[in-house]
Amino acid sequence: MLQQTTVQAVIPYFERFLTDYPTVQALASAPLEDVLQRWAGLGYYARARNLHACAQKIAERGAFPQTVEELQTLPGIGAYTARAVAAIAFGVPVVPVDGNVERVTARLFAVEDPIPAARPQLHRYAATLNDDPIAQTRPSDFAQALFDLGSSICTPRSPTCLPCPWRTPCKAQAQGIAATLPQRAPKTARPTRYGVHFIVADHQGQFLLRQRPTKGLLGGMDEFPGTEWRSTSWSAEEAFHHAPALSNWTLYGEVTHIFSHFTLKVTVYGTPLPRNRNQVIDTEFGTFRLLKTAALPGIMTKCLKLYKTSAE
DNA sequence: CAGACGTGGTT
DNA sequence: TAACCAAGTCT
Repeated sequence: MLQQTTVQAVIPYFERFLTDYPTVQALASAPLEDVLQRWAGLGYYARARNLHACAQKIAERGAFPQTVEELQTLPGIGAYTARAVAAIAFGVPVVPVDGNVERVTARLFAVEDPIPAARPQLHRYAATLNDDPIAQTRPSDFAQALFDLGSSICTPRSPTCLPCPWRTPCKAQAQGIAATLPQRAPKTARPTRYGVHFIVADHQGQFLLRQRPTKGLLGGMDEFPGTEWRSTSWSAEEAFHHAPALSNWTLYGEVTHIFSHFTLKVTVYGTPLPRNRNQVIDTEFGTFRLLKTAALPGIMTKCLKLYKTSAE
């Protein structure tokens, strides 16, 4: 859950997961739909699919692998997580390299080449931190201390170098360039895409929803039926060809959502009054379900909020 | 390697 | 506001 995600955002999700899935066997035997529902809103949904598959592998296997090499064969477990689990859970003397450790290392060794090109060098330097006697005798504490140093002292914008335990050996500090490191390669522009979605409720307060394909963007999550998301906007008439029922649409407005690699502008149409199910043209547009049982990604939650707010 | 892959908080 | 950043992984 913590991959590319802040602790604050994760905590409520983590607690619910541990309550609902107290053992790896419990997670392994749960339906993927239930897992995605509990992950809804956290983002990077491949993590949920991978975690579920990971739990099933471990349950089959009977126990957690404890070496970096074996851990890294599990779905969703890469170089970083394999080392973090090995060091923190099993006391293996390895250094997990996350964003924090990359930053600390870039400063400690004054690496001025930009990420990602400098990444191999940073990882080699990070591995040398393992020579520290604490790293050898207390791998878990050492890894955790590195994270905490990065998140509380060696921070991205304005590091507080004065109380830093590595102030003296830090080369970037000596050169007065700590705050400028690590350098990053310029990022590519974020294009805009457009889509139209249709919100339909029936007399029992159920909503017309469909599940997205299991792979790719928002894979396996639920959505209100609508158009594809493309680089050109949709005329109303064109969009209505993708609508789940005939006529009587109310325009609710537009919501903007920023994904990591594109900006999405969604036009929301809805039916202000409950609708008879037989007015829906075809089941390809989804089924009527309670929102409570849905796995709605952030963008669909925004559409729903616009619909509900306008209804008042 | 570059791009896909979400969302929320900070500057 | 736009940009940046967060305990990355996979293709």
